[in-house]
Amino acid sequence: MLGGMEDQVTRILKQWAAERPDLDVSPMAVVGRISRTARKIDAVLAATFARHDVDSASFDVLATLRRSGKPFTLSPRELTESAMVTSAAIAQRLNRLEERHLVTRAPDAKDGRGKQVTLTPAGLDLVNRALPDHVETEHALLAGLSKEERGQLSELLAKVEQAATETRP
Amino acid sequence: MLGGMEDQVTRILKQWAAERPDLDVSPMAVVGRISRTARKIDAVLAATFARHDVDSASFDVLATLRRSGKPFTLSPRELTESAMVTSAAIAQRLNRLEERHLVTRAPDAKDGRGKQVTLTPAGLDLVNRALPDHVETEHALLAGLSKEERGQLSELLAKVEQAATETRP
DNA sequence: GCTATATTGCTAAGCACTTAGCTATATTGA
DNA sequence: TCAATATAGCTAAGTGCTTAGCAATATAGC
Repeated sequence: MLGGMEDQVTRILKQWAAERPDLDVSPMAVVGRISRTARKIDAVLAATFARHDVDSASFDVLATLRRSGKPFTLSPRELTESAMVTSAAIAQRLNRLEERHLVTRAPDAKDGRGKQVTLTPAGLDLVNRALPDHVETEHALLAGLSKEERGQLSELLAKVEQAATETRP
Repeated sequence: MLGGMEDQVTRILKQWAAERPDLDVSPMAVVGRISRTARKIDAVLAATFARHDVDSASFDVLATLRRSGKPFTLSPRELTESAMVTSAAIAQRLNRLEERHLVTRAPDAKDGRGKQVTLTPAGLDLVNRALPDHVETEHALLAGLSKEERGQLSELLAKVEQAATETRP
């Protein structure tokens, strides 16, 4: 434990050590920090998106369509699988995006149940303009980490993510 | 990049490389994985809490009171500062907890504006019973990481968290 | 071929958060 | 001293998610 920082996570651990010395609460240091870091990152990214008049959820949909390549079309099902939310949430996001004329919904000729969601020129323009700003924000967040450290961080998180996926009830 | 895994994050990076080769989107690998890991962890922890008839938000309040030590009393203000939510959210959490008789709200004798939130015996009992299960779940999430790796992960995340905190608009 | 089941996309209702703004009390400073 | 400002706690309204459940279409099994 280098750099004896007395931050929030450290303080919580000390409290538990005093109150429940029978429990090994050391995992809280890592798990708690993942959660806290993610929330702070969300706030920073949201500020960037706000400068481009979108929220994170809307940008997520627009970016998913954008990176799928021409003709920038995906089904609500595919968008649901990409985002980590329910199909109902995607339907509501699409309602908002359609209302703002950033995407269109058309019937799928090959599947009578399906729809085809496509970026409008305005939607494409928005995501193209916001993307460099967004990427720059993410660069700033990681500016303090070397290339090697970023790789380490990714791999360590991947292990935890896999454990979380397998622990599913 | 060891272990050429073809997971969600990797696929997204490949798509961007094809669509926007002018942008260095490599930070997405790390930032995206922090977010995804945090959400999956939340789901796993929520399942544990559900077995004890609480949600994560309620447990967070109960645990904060518990680890503050006897007499298990804090002000709404202190609870707000500990949780990463607004004071309005804490007020509503306390409404729910008070309704379930897991905490009490009393006036603060030393500050006419303040309140004193205290664990009831039922609240203390609940958190004492849920805590070992919760800690065990967190251990399981980190089972794949050595002690050294956990330390590394914490430190790397702390750097990102600090960058996020300083990037506040 | 036709019935049973699965899939797709959606709306409705409920929930926990947010922002905005209120009241009551405490603190500051002219 | 006492007016101006700050702080504590709260409610109300709005937002974006969830679960539940719908109709329409596709697929599987007999």
